[in-house]
Amino acid sequence: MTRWLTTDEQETWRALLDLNRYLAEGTDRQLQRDAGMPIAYYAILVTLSEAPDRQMRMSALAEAVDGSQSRLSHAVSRLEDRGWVKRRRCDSDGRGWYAVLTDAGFAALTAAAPAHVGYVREMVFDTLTEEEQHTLRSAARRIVAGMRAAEPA
Amino acid sequence: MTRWLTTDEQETWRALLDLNRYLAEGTDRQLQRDAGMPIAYYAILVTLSEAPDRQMRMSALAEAVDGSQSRLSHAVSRLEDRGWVKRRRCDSDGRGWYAVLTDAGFAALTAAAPAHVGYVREMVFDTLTEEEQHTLRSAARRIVAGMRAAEPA
DNA sequence: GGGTGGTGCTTGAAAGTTCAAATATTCGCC
DNA sequence: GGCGAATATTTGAACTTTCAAGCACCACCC
Repeated sequence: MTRWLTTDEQETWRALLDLNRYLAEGTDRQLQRDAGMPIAYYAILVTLSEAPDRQMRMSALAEAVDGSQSRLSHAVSRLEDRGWVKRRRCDSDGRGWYAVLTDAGFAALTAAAPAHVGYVREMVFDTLTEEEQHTLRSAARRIVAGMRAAEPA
Repeated sequence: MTRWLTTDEQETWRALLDLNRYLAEGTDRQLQRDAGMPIAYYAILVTLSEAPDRQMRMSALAEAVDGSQSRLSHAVSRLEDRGWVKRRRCDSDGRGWYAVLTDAGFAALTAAAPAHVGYVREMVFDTLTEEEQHTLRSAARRIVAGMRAAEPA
């Protein structure tokens, strides 16, 4: 019944899991060390910094950044504690909230970015040919699209 | 100073982060739903099941499965609570311990595997050409090798 | 205009992870 | 043969994530 993986596929799967793990842990450790924030916070700051007026509805931010409302809500609470983000009520819909990047938050992002980008460049892009990079990208996108279609959460 | 990412590279990086996230969350959710265990536990059971006598030193298991001794120690404690793994002292080195897969643990693994493999096959391998798969694998391995070299923790 | 259901977001508790410090045992050395 | 350094593993506290309620507000409908 079950269509098991071939040895070949198993090795690819293992390589992908390893990539996953190293990427996640390496970038997280780097940011924690150099900027004192986990990568989840960094992603929030980046996303907000690119948004118009540096603000976004909580739900849109959750979608852009990780997909879980609850996780985002907790994270924004802690970013508020640090003074990097503020919440602001939405005028047109009383249920909604905006997360707004503060100047301090923007400054923290500006301080963190160079080391982070340097790390990513060194670890990922310096070791890939351009062709590999593009293959990787299209394969990754196709897999993600399939998973989104399967679980439209 | 900082060698920023090109737009092209930024898009690849975003795609990789998304892949990372969806793969981790999707597989975790699937296993949690179908087998009541997080993927970290599954990886431990798989690794033990492939080891001689279905047992391994804690440190070797940590290296094979995730890299953190402490995380493994906590995880094995919970697997012991479920009766899926047992600890056994190492005769030749009193500091060392073996993690041993129990029959119940093997049974849990056997029950969980088909749905998990089916999910992986459907989400990942059914959408990749053989060439993409191989490109992905070698790129992933090269990146991981570079990261291991940089941080030999 | 007051239920009824749905949407946007938060909260609290449980589970998992991380980091640093603690414990226990071996090894080398004098 | 006993002292100090190194190794294998665990522990506890702090933090993050997840899951399942919960609260607040909108919108529809009679």
